[in-house]
Amino acid sequence: MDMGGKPVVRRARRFDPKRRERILDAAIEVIAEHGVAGTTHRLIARAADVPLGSLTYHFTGLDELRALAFTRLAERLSRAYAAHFDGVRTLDDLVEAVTDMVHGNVGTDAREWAVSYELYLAALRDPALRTVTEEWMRTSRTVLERFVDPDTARGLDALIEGLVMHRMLSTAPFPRAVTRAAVARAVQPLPGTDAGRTPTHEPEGRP
Amino acid sequence: MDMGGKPVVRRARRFDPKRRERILDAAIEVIAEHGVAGTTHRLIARAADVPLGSLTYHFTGLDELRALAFTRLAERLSRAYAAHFDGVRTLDDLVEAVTDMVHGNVGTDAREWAVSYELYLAALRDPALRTVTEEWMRTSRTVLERFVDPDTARGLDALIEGLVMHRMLSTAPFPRAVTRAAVARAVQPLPGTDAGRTPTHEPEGRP
DNA sequence: ATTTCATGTGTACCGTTGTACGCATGGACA
DNA sequence: TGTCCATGCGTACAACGGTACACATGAAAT
Repeated sequence: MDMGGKPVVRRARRFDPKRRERILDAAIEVIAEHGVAGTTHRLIARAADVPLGSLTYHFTGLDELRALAFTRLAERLSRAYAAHFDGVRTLDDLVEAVTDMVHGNVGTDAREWAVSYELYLAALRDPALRTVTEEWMRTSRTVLERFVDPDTARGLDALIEGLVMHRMLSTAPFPRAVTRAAVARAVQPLPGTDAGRTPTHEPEGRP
Repeated sequence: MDMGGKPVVRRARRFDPKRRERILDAAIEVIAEHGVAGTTHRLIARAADVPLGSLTYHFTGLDELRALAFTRLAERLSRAYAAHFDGVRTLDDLVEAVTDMVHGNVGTDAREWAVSYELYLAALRDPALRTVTEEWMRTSRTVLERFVDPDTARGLDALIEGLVMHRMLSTAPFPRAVTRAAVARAVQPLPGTDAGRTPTHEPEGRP
């Protein structure tokens, strides 16, 4: 007969390699949804479909978990960023590619951009994250330097950042033409100086 | 004789108009220091030198308090922003003024910029804050439109945002010359189109 | 087949936080 | 001067979150 005691439905143990990675992905997801502020062990655990204790087993604490999640995100973004500029040959291609990126016609979701801002802000306070942002910014600039000189790349990189952010925040429509014009100017040689000199558009390779 | 009972040192009541405003300023301070995530009633109370209960008396909850603090900040930033461009007459002045702003040679502290990014991020999730960001971005663009056409202003505004952010995050030195060159290009007319046409530099006034 | 231990699972504990609430007091106004 | 209520003050409480930990189990090594 049923004794009325709780069944204690202990979930069957699972053979689950990849769990670590899945947790990190879930963490990124949760951060995207709730922000760093609203990110908790329990939320991540539910998103990753693992018990709470699993998190403290695989990671020393929430700090480490966050840092690793951000690192993973940065690597993913770096790859997507580089890939996005693969077909670019001319300066016009570049302008178009950047415009596409800003307007989201690209693999990288608006969601993921939001998380990267979470990363920036977190890095402002947590020195451990500075490495990650530093590396990610270096990567993006390096990609751009395949097409323009380093100084121009810096400016262009900053412009992209600002454009994406404004587009995410602004409810008013953001015409493509405006973006394209801004980008075009950023890569335009500056008359009267040689700061805008472009090294022609050879991807790389030495003579 | 001393009965050993706790003295119960109830602080004297204070006559304290302005308390509301002081709390809001304290909140901004705390957000700057600890981020939105680390901002609590108790931290704000300590910073404002008021008892905990005072916060729930003056504000319905932490949400309202945050929103009002951000609003106050945005107004302050708007004034500082406008004031910074007061003396600008020529396009060269503008380039110089923007460069100064990016490099922090201006009233607005790096601290305050950081808080404004907290605001951006918070606004991404909290629709109530969208009004604030919307207004603040409109203001900054309006200021720039005193010197350049609206489309150029949009691009320049985004560029400023990105430059400030990169400078805050980057540990590597960020040469003024690079910033100035980027800004100069952003306000430069784009050859071959009339997108860069400037309405000369008359502040305002109709014929 | 046996052992082992890395990995998996559930839960308890303790500090922190948001918020409610009871009581105090002295400017403001009659 | 007397009253009153807006404002000030301290504390309680319930919820939540990070982390520790005791126990389970099965893949791999022997």
